[in-house]
Amino acid sequence: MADTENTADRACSIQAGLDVLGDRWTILIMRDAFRGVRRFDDFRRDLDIARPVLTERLKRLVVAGVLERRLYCERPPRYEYRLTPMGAALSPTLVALMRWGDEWINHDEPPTVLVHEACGEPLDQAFVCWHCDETFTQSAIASRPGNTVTH
Amino acid sequence: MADTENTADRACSIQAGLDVLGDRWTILIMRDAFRGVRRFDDFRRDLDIARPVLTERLKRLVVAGVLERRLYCERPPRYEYRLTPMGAALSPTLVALMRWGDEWINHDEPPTVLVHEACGEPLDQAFVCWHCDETFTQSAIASRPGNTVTH
DNA sequence: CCGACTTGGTTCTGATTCCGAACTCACCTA
DNA sequence: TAGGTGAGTTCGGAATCAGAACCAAGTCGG
Repeated sequence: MADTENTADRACSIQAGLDVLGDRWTILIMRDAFRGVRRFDDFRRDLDIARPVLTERLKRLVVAGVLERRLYCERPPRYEYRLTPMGAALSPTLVALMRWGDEWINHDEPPTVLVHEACGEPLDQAFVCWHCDETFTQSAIASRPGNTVTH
Repeated sequence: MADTENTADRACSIQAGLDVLGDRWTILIMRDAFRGVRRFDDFRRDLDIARPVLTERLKRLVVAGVLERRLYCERPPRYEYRLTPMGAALSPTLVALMRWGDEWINHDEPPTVLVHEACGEPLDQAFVCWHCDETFTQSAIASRPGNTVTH
């Protein structure tokens, strides 16, 4: 394996991220988790997903470390799936995807609007440079290799 | 269809977004497009994807409106696939995913680092409220239904 | 003018993978 | 003890995938 070094191998955490999130169901499960869904059957009902598929996806998410399987009731044994810090860190990704759908697909009637809790106004998402203390858009992004440095 | 109204139907542009981005290959194709890949064979070589699959994915992306198929050479006829504005708008989503992978999976050696072009320092991504002129994190996000208002 | 090469595909054929229906099992409630 | 619920597992059919071969239009080298 890895006989040809292509861009895909070389330089991408997107690849790595997709190894975890991979398919459609997984992303929808994570979305539900952000909404507060925790129990097997709630996921199942909400997503209308087949049980074996849900079982397998939850297992993978737990192994990957984005969900935690936790016993919340001894007798009968009942488990819930909670976001780990690693899972919670996916928030910007899901928000970005949702906002994109709002803007480009459901433009007329965005089903849910995310707002700044403090004032209730719709929020935006931006790139920030703490060094310059400045927000900016994608046109001001550059990239550089990161694995050849520091140490 | 739509006999039971569950969360999935009710309120999610993530669902809508996934109808376009759907599977792993599609996201990787978009990533390559952001990197400047434009030609069929370059996608194919870079991703090591089977031709029929690439053909089908590119077609879907063009129909969805995120890529544009454009003749760039009359004789012989050659086409390139370019990001449309709708496609370019996916940038925050992919950046967020990549940064997540950098932080939680490739933590030791992030393969590529995105930086602020002006100063070369690594960038961050944040939520912004233009009303309050403030940046904040996910803990200050609330949501409200968006389709029941205005008109 | 002939054959080889390139780009950008399409068609066909197994091999995987996915998914839904049905079953299981432990426990609780009436 | 009959039925219900939460959390799975097993199994067969359907969709999807990858790979190889094929196609076509044009270009290049000799």
